[in-house]
Amino acid sequence: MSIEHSILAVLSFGPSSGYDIKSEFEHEASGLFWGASYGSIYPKLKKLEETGYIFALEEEDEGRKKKLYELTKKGWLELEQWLGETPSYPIIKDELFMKMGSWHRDMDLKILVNHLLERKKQSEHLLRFVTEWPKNGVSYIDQVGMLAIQYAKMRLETELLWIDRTIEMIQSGDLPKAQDTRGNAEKMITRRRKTLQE
Amino acid sequence: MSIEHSILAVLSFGPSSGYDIKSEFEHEASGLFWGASYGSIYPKLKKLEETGYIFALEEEDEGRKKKLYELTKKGWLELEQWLGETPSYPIIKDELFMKMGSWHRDMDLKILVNHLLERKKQSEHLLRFVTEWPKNGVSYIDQVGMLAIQYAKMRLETELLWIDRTIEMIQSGDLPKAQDTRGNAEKMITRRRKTLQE
DNA sequence: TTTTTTATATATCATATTGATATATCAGAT
DNA sequence: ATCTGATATATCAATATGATATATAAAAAA
Repeated sequence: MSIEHSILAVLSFGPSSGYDIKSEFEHEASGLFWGASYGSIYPKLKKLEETGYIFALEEEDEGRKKKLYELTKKGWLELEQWLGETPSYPIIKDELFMKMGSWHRDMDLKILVNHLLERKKQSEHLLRFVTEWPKNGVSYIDQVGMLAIQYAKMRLETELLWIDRTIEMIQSGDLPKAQDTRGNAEKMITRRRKTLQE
Repeated sequence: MSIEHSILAVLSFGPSSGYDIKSEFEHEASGLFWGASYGSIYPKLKKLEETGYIFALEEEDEGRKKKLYELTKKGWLELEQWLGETPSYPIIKDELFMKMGSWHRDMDLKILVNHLLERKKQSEHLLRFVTEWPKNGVSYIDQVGMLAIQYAKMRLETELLWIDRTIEMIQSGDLPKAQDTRGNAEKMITRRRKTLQE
């Protein structure tokens, strides 16, 4: 029931439509921590309305017509209930590290450096965004939310530091030792060569 | 086609069964970056075999019977092809930060401190695991993989540092200023109080 | 001014994925 | 001898994604 709760969380800041919620999740800073697709947002909104956690505002027909939802008392209580539960440990899907984990000895390191430079560009952009937060039209974020932003900054700065160091290490040929408790390195290289020559 | 590739990546280190692959993904260190369920692993193995990326070894009937798969030449080429493609930017689902983002002014900060302490415990455990890597029966990880491990360490150290600082800030009442470009704080508090008193 | 493009807005659906559960076997403990 | 827990595969309902369809308002271009 986590997408539901993140929808309640967005609505706690003020009336929003399904589209608004999606934008909020795509908002690069929120995207650092969360996300959901239209295909889940709209059905969930209906479900949350049926259960009485939220209600739709009468649409004032000024400009574009959209359906704004707001939290009910029940919705607020549910949100606060959820906030009190111990958060589950984060789930991360990171292709860069997955790829690095299966980078074999004689594969081209220039390609890896390109991946790292690309990642650097993206993370720098995100860091700039997070740092210049108030300029980005975000109307309101409370003190505790700011603590989360501080973490996002630190994390990105650490990542950028690691990228620079790593590129240097690769280019100077100063790589860390492989962990090879059972002398598998040689076996693996020959196995791979053999397969590729078949 | 990303789960498929991460399966190929695991197989590149040696013959594995579906169960082995799942264990590898659950292996706390791999779990830092990736994961997949049995419900996707076994069907994908079948599919990969049909397509000719992997093949099943004749099961030697010593001890427990399991089906070990290995990469074909086509599988190796596909893996290397994938490794060369620019990795997509990481997707993170982090309930702690989602919750912090919707922590409202008058909610109990002691609960938040508990969340942070719980997170600290888990991240310390993971850091210990990553640091003591070679002791954990991992047979082989190559140089580039070690660079990824170094990043995992730095990230966790940064997180722990942030947690300590953050708890201190909360307990000393020294919280950062809210971002409130349109004076929404007051409006939000009264709106919430009103709803909860209905 | 008219046309085109882009952003807003909701909805749907095939496909992918999870999480849970079922089933069975083997190794080690009681 | 029996029980428990780890190994191993498989399946499936429920959930979620990603893509696409549709429509309108606003902005830009012609």
